[in-house]
Amino acid sequence: MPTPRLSPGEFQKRLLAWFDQHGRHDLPWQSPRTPYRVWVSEIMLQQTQVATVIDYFNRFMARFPTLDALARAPQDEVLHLWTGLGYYARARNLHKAAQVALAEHGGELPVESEEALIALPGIGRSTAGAIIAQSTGKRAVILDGNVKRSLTRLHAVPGWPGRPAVERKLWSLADYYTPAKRLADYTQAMMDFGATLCKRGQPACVACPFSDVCLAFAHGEVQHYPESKPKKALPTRQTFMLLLQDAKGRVWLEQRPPSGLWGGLWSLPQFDTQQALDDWVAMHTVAPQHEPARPVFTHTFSHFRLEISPQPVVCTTLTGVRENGVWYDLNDPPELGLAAPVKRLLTQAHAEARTFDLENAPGHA
DNA sequence: AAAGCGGGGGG
DNA sequence: CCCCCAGCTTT
Repeated sequence: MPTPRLSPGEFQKRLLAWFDQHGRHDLPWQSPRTPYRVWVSEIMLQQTQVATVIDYFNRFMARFPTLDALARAPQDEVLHLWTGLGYYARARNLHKAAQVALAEHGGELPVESEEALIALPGIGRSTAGAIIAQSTGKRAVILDGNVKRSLTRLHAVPGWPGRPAVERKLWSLADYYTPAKRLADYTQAMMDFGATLCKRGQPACVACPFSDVCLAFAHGEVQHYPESKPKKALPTRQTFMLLLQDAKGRVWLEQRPPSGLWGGLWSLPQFDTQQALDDWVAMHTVAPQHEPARPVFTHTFSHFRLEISPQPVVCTTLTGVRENGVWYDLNDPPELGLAAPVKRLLTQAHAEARTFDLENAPGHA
């Protein structure tokens, strides 16, 4: 346990005073505050902000007013009501958990047992704590992203909260400050405090009831907490892109498979090696002429770097009909979705073609 | 364009 | 213990 900044009693007193004045007291799941309604709200609130959740929650409750109704509904309907919220595994887990509760817990959420709650799909330690505290008022601890942020600042806890050692420390702090009474209010207060005052971007430290004891604030380093996830070096992959142009200067594009990287977008034919590209050209084109390779350039994705080697080739036509492709006219471009680096290459090719035309135009010096 | 987000799952 | 993933929002 790091040095306490405040006694639990003093912390709770200040937090609840702030909550009474500035917290959220009229959220749809706060009345009536049943285990089922609190549960659904907590699942929706994972990775999603309150303002977004409210409408989804109300629609969901109108269609599935009880755990029983949810358990007996077809999964398609559950997913339909989740459309737009994202992270659809949450909806599948929620649905599955409702069926488990119906079969194994008499149609009720097992809110008397944190362990039983955590055993349900989609409910981890923090969500279980939130459900218990909010729906039963019994003592339970939460540690969501808001609470993590507030506590790392208050105690200037170093390290990325995703690391187990840091997370253990934060759980112990969260437990230390948690009261035995007014659990629903306290839990909501912790979440509201992080969401509306101790925000990630511009925390309102001037209005904060803990600014006199906050270590990060004292050091003028509020924005340094919590530390961010260490970013790892991105792996690099290579690809060879065939920039195939016909006699009219049109470029051959092929549509990507519907899912995965650049799913459904149009791209130049791609190959893992120069040899594979050459083989394809030899096999599928008529009178190909390789031009000097263009400079290699890099496109960065969230999880890897792609080194692209563009190989221009001019041919008279393709052999055989290729159904997943089009000849893309640079001067009259069809409205296709293009992968970003492909768009860049096509723009270059177009600019060069125009330069060529100008230089060779009649009357040009 | 990048970071953040709770839980699940695999190595 | 580590890493990755899902999808949308905020920065």
